[in-house]
Amino acid sequence: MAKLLTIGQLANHCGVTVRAIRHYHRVGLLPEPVRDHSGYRRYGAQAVVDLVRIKVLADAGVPLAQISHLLSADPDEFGAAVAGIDEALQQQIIQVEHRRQQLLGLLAGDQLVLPSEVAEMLNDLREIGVSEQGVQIERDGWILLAALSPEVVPEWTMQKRAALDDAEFRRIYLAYDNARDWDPNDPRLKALADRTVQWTTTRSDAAIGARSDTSPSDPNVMLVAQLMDAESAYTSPALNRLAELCRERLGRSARPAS
Amino acid sequence: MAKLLTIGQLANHCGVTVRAIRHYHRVGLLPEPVRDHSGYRRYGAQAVVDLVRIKVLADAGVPLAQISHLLSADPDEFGAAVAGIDEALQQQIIQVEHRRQQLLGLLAGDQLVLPSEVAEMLNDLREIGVSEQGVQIERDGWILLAALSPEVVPEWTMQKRAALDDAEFRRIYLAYDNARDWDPNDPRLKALADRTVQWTTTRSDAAIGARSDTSPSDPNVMLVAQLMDAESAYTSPALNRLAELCRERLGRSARPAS
DNA sequence: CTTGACATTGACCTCGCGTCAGGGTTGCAA
DNA sequence: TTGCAACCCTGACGCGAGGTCAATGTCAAG
Repeated sequence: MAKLLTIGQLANHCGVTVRAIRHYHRVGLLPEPVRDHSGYRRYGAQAVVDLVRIKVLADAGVPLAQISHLLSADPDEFGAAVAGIDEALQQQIIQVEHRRQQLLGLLAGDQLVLPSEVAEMLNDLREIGVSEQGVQIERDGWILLAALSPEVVPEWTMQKRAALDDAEFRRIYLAYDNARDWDPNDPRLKALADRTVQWTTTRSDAAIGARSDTSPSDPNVMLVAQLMDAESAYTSPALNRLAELCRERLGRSARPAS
Repeated sequence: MAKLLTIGQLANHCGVTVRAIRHYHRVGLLPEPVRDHSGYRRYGAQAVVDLVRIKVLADAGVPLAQISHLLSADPDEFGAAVAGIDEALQQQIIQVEHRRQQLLGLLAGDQLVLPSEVAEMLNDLREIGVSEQGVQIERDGWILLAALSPEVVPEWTMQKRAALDDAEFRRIYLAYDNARDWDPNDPRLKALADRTVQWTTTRSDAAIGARSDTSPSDPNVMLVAQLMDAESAYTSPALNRLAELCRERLGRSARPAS
């Protein structure tokens, strides 16, 4: 007897589901086979061959519509297509490796969400003794900056790290960090504003004297300092007041916050 | 100014689409941010952090429903989950490599659709001089056999290859291959039936004398011969007639085809 | 003051099947 | 003989993760 396969036997043998085979029939990917006297589909050897090809291609990620096109292609065309698919699989492997890296990066703090040089700078801040809240505020500022103007980040980071090499700047920075929780009328704010302005002007002169190649480097010293309180100014009345005091002392050489 | 991001800026910076972000809002994966005066969504730094985490996990294949669960998990739980996801990715790589093998197998004939020993046997047939049509018919028979009773394939293949070591069997087999196109009344069919029956009986005796450990080995010699024309009998009147003649000569020791 | 890029909501489309409903068929054991 | 479990049939709806289209509102710049 010409023993033919039922849909279940075919599915089982080829490692697909019955439902998948019927789906392939509906979309015209696999031809409908003969039916037996009670309407059951009966499959011959060619169906096994076809289905194996379909399954391998589908597992490789080829869309069904494209598979039906491939099955009716001549061997040369088919070989070329297979080569292309194989290349796509190789690239997929590379992608997955990359995703593994990213995934493991999730376990390691802010690296993923910030350029590495900024992450390093934040670590410098922590080592200097900046409060965790202060570091967080800096981080948020840099995240937004990186989203809005990624091109300025490397330059600004360099400037900031250069400033942090200066002991006086570090002291001022830590003072700002502490000042966040002060009363806006605290008398120490005036002294801190004086110190800030003094450091800024001497630093600005030094920068101009040192090199004139990077033309906007001297206002950047200011901007770097401002970045520090750009965000926190909205959550800290004391730092808000402090910024105002600095602006008074600098006249309109620093433009007002809009 | 507390510069916040529009949905497009956020999407761009994080490498996702605007539509995806809105989708995450709908399914509660990412909290809806504040709106500006004209109803636009405005995102802060935390949204960037959240979205990056979502994207990395989603790219790693984690379902969104599970991601929302993960984002509110404690670090230990999160670390364990990440380890699990990473393992899944590693297995995915192995799978893809396997699929590459299968894919390349498509270019190399029947290996994928048949156990290797059967494929080798088919190559033996080609070398002996069997017509391409004859090989195809054999192949189709073995495909169906492998689908219906895979467990008998290794044994039957061994039997067949053993028979093919016999010069007389090879001659008979080639004669069958030629006879496929004969007229069913061709007088040569009788002679061929005689030869078949004679070979079968002597071979059967020899097999019984040689070893009695594999109990059903002597009827199998018959079955192996029958397999050869099991399929072709339906497409070749001459082979059909030939099978009938063999049955006459063997009496009812071979059961009738139902 | 218009133009083009961007934002809003909402409804339907895609792919590759899974799942359920509501039946008919087959084969084997009690 | 009669279960009854295990198949098979068609047809319709569901899902995940967004994409696409429509109709409308808003922003920035020449």
